[in-house]
Amino acid sequence: MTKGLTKRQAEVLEFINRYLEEHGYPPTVREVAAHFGFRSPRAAHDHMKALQKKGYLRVRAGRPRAVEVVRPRSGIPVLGRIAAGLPILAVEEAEEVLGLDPGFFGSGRFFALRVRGDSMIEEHIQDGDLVILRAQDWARPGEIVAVLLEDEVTLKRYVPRRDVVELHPANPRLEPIVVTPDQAPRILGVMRGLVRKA
Amino acid sequence: MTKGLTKRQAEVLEFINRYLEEHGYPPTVREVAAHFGFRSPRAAHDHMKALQKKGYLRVRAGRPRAVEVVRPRSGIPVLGRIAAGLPILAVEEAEEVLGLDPGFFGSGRFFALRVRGDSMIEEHIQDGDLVILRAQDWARPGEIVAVLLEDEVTLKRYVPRRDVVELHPANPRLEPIVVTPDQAPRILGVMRGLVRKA
DNA sequence: ATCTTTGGTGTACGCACGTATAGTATGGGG
DNA sequence: CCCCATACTATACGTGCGTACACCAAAGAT
Repeated sequence: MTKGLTKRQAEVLEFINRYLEEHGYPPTVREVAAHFGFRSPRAAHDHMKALQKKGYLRVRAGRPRAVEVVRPRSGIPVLGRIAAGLPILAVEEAEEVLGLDPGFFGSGRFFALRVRGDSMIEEHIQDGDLVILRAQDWARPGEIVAVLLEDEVTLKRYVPRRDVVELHPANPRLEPIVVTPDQAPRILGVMRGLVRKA
Repeated sequence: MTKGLTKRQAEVLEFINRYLEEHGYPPTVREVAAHFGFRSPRAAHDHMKALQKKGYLRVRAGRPRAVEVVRPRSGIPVLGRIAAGLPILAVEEAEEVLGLDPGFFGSGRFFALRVRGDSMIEEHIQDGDLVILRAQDWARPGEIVAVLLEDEVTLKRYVPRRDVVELHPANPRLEPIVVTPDQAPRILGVMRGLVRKA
């Protein structure tokens, strides 16, 4: 919940972000108040002041509609460290954010994963590439998925068989991983795109 | 020059865009006036009205700082049709714009090129990929460049030899193109990244 | 020769907007 | 227990801001 914010504050921040994306400019204090049904602009103003004090907004005093959202306008979070067995998928908490218009790869929540090694080289995914994935816990046969294997996130092709689930690397020198459905690793998302730098 | 706009109007539009990127919210009429040294807000207001009439801005009447830039906030133009021997590299004129934060791939002007065929498959660039290029008319040896060959844009590795320039595909089934420096095709840009969808 | 477009100056109106003052209610921590 | 943070209502002040009115000047186009 964007850490350190109250529920209301998070809601206000989210509204400002949505408004910004929709209109191209931020809302006024009174527009925020109107959206939440506040009968006094003071209520909205207080929340925005709190958000500023906590570092989420920068407001130019006295100037109408002069609200800058400091943290992410939007973007795709790059999968960072894995805390308590689960990786961080929220944009707000991500260490690195890919400045790419979400929605470009379709609808849904997305995250990115930096590829290490050449286990997917036959799919033309090379070391250092950022793979874009839609966050979901299921996959269709043949799709490339990010799965959680022993506290590590890896990219594999998802191949369900009659009794087992196979996870295929795209590299002739590597063997598929075979698991029974009950011990199947958790699917974090399916591949929807790729970004390569340099 | 963003087509159909006077020089001043283009300057105003560009300023608004820059201001927006810098602050996260649009400038007021008076801020525009101040930037250009206008002694009356009227001058700036007129230009913004003209820009609105021509479809480049959407302004909410009476509301301070409520200016929406209709055309590209920013982005990377996807190389479209080739007019009069030269492709369109301007964001403003591009048919398709990649909603990707420029600056992600470094500094400079960028454009994108949709790859057809698998002539660069050994570089793990496959059919349908969008290659991101920095616009420049020179290249270092070994860099992947977009060149203009007979009214068509193609991607090749740039290999200058003693007396000739070689353009290598990354596919063993295809032969390099060899040209003398004087008849060398025009370089449009060098590869800096790649975006793959689905 | 006149009209339109472009690019300005100067002044002024009126209201939308940020913000201040004052007050109510709730809930958690020392 | 009191105190502070949270979350509001109600009213009001001052002004930044969009915009209108009036006017000037140069450059094309008709």
